[in-house]
Amino acid sequence: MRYLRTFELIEAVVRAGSIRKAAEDTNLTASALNRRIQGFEQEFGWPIFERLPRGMRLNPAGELLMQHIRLQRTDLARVQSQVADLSGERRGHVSIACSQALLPYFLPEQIALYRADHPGVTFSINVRDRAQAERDLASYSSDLALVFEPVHLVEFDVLYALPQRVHALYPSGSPLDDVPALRLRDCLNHRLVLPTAAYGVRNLLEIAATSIGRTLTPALETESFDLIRHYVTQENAVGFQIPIGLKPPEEAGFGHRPLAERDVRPGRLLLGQLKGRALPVASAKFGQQLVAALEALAAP
Amino acid sequence: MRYLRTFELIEAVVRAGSIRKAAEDTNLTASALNRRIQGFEQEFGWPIFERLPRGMRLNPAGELLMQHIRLQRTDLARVQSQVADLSGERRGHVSIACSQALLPYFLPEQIALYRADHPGVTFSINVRDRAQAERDLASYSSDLALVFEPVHLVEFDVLYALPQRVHALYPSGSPLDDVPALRLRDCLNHRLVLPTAAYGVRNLLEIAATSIGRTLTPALETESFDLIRHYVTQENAVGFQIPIGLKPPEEAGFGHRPLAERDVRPGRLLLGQLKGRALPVASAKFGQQLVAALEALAAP
DNA sequence: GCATACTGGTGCAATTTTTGCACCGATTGG
DNA sequence: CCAATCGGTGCAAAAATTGCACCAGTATGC
Repeated sequence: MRYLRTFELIEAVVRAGSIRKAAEDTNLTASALNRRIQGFEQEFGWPIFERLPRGMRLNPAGELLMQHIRLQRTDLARVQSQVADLSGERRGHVSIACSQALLPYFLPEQIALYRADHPGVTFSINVRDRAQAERDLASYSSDLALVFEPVHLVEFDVLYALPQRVHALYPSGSPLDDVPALRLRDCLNHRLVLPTAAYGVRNLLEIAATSIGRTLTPALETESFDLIRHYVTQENAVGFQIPIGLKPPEEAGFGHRPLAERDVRPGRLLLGQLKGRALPVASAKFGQQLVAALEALAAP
Repeated sequence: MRYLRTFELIEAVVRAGSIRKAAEDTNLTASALNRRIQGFEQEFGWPIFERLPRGMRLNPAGELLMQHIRLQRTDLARVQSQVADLSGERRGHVSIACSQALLPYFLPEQIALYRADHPGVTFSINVRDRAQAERDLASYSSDLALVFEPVHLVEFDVLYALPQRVHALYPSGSPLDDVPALRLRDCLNHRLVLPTAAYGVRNLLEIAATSIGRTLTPALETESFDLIRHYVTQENAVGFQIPIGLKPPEEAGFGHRPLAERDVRPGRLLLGQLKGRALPVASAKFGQQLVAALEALAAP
């Protein structure tokens, strides 16, 4: 969009940190770019950059303007998506911020299902922990967030909440399979493979451990759920994950079962969007599909 | 703002209904304007106007775009207002949609009070009935609405609600002043001066009359609250209004007192804004002042 | 049936805006 | 002290926008 060119250039300067670098990125001369910035500031009424000896940085007014620019761009995308929709075209782009647990099975299945009907719709998946996911929504970097146990919940509009019990993962044939109900204390005697503190599963486990007067001392702490899954069979350890990221034990190649609810309270897997935001058609429809899929999981 | 020029031109065409008329309004040639519209449509990807033998009219895509244009413009105004605020300047413009009852005393006082502190802030007051006021908010024509008994309340964010009993107005010395509690039936024997059905007072009276098996047969029906006020003394009639638009009886030049609550339920005077909208600084601050003033009225 | 007054659209030249080039002054780091 | 940055500016070339003259189509009035 031609009339958005000035905004693009401003963003380029913000990214590059100096007019000269931004000029290279945008295939312009520094002088031309300089004058566009100056021209805009004059129209706008206030400077939006601080001129430092090293380059340019947004001043507070510029920060406010950047919010406007981002809103403006996403709202235009929404309009174009709605227009495409009313002329029968089903194009668009859906960006999702999600927890790792959704990556192996749930999201690939859902995306494939959606794209079977709407091949013109493209997706981007941003793996984020629960705090980052919300920031992603707020900065319009993602349309939807599907996260386990988010932290703030301000500015977050919950579309669906699916309870998820924390599952323990262990090698096939482990004695943990035999006890009638899996208690947290049964697990704590084993070597532990835990996600880092940024993750909801770890948070729920910490709360549970504290309430029975124990502390968690992991043998391996990692941000990779994949690593957790694979490591438990290597060292006869116990890992923890939520079931939406797991196949049934008979297919998974390792055993897993939920921890007793009286020990570890179930967490909530939340599908949400930025409060008050009108989503592009494709994102809104995909969100509806996800709600239906999560409902089916809740009451099978 | 130069980069908004295309949007201004589109709006001009929408208003004028044809390129040639819009060209005159915008001091451009029809050909230049024509090509800008065509150029935008090409960039946008779809036509936004229907070409009729009589001129141009927005198509559905154009309607969607107009929403975006309006949002974009008001959001820019918000940013500029916030920027002005952080550089210490207290400029801005506040537009209010309100019922007639606020015109004689309440709003003039409040505006004068605000402008005493912030002379750089200007106001526009749009007198609207309760349905129109909400449409005004939705189309970003007004920042705030102060209305009696609004109808829909979707998209309406209530900032404050002040209960208002319906008052009966009558000439000084009327026997209505003497009864211990003013009942609706006492009034119905007099000649009635009523606002039209668009107004909340009329609505409350209709409900009350129906519930005691009576109907309202006004001698004079008008949209002008001013006329109601002045007419009651002319023909010894009874009118109805809410107290926020009235001076105390001793100053008003006519008598008035509230109707019994068991006959006519009190209505609500609502101060509100469009749900989810971030108001310009001046509007937000004036809104806060109004809330404080209404609170003072509620608990004197 | 035909002139008239509208409408949007287009080729081409004039005009305005934007851009690139060659610089300047200032600051920083080796 | 010099080289490498940075933002900013005068001036001419390049590009976009605009105005003028005109076309084709369609209602309207006589």
